[in-house]
Amino acid sequence: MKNTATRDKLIDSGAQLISQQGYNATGINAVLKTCGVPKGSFYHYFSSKEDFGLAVIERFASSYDKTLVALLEDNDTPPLERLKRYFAAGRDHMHECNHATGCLIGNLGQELSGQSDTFRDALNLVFQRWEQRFVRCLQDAQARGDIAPHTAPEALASFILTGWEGAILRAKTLKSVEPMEQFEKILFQQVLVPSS
Amino acid sequence: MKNTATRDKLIDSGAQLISQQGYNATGINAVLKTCGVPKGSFYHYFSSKEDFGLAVIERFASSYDKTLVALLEDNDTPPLERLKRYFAAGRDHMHECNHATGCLIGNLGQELSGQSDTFRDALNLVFQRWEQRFVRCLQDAQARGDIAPHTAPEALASFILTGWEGAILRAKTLKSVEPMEQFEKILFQQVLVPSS
DNA sequence: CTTAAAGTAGACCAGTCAGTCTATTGCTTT
DNA sequence: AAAGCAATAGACTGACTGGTCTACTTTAAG
Repeated sequence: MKNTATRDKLIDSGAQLISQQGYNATGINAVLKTCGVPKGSFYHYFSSKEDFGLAVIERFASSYDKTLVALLEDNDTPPLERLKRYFAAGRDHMHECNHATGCLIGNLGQELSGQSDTFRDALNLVFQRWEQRFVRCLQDAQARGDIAPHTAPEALASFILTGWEGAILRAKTLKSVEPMEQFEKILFQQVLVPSS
Repeated sequence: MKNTATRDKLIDSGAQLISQQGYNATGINAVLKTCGVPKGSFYHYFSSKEDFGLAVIERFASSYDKTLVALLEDNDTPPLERLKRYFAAGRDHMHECNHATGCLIGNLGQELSGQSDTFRDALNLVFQRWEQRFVRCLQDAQARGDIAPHTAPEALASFILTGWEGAILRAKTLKSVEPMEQFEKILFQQVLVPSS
């Protein structure tokens, strides 16, 4: 397994199609067609569709983690400002995909976590890593006194991730980023404040 | 179309299976098998699978709306207490379904709103009706001075629905209601408060 | 008693699904 | 040059998909 170009093409096409249509609605043949790879190659690199799906998740997560680090651990920017940039990036992405795609991990979490424990575990791990990035950013904010110290950063991180994923879902059905803006506004007005 | 018993059986089985597995993963034959109805009857009552799916949504929404009214418009109970009961009911349901089902409308919103505008519109309408129920409850709370008057109830309702749907999603992938509890806790500690 | 419609019943259709199989190509190592 | 493996290539399989079709039974109306 030296040549990874074909494997990469498969994963890229798969990520795109699965983002748009979901896992179950995306057939292997459709993936092959969009990237012009024969079926023999697919089953050379992946043992099954599930194996392929997990690879798509893994790739997306590790790629997304890089942008997350760049946004949330940029020490030249105040922590709350970093969070705002993260939210703005999410809104931009929502516009770019015409409010259709949203968050791949969130989509698959909704679709597959009741269907397969393997997928559920993989997706859960990604969520937990994201939460950890938030925790660190919130710790910085507490250290600077930008937000009150009385709520654990872990609790806040869970609250933020949870609310943001919900806002993405709502934005998809509404075809508007308004719920995302609404969430952010109240979050910074009432939750991420110096003191209560 | 006088005899609705068969139609009802189909919708009930469909709702159950779609809740568990999603729309795309639920075949018509599987629905027929679980309620022992032949295919001829199915296409007698529904013109297509999409038609059937919309009927399932409609039925679920109108049935769920009744429990929503009972919880959120119970004038013998303080408005914030009504909300707490609503959240508690959601957590109970999550336990009952072994953290696998969650919210049918949320599931379908995630799975189908990028796939079909018909479904998206139908689901969006349901969400908006729910939001309206929250708005009324929050108005009551503001009138009593239980929460600050400076934030529009519509904005708060959107925030709550959004966050709750996200918490359900997170609870599914985590197989624990902890994110739901976390969301509720911070919501009542920081957002739904008399004054800021 | 007749007749039409509502509803039941399931065999059947073309198309698609994930996955298998065999054959062939291209590269690398000896 | 020969052997051996990685990778390409796509025809093919059985199971299953949503949907159609015809035949039959029940119910209600005139």
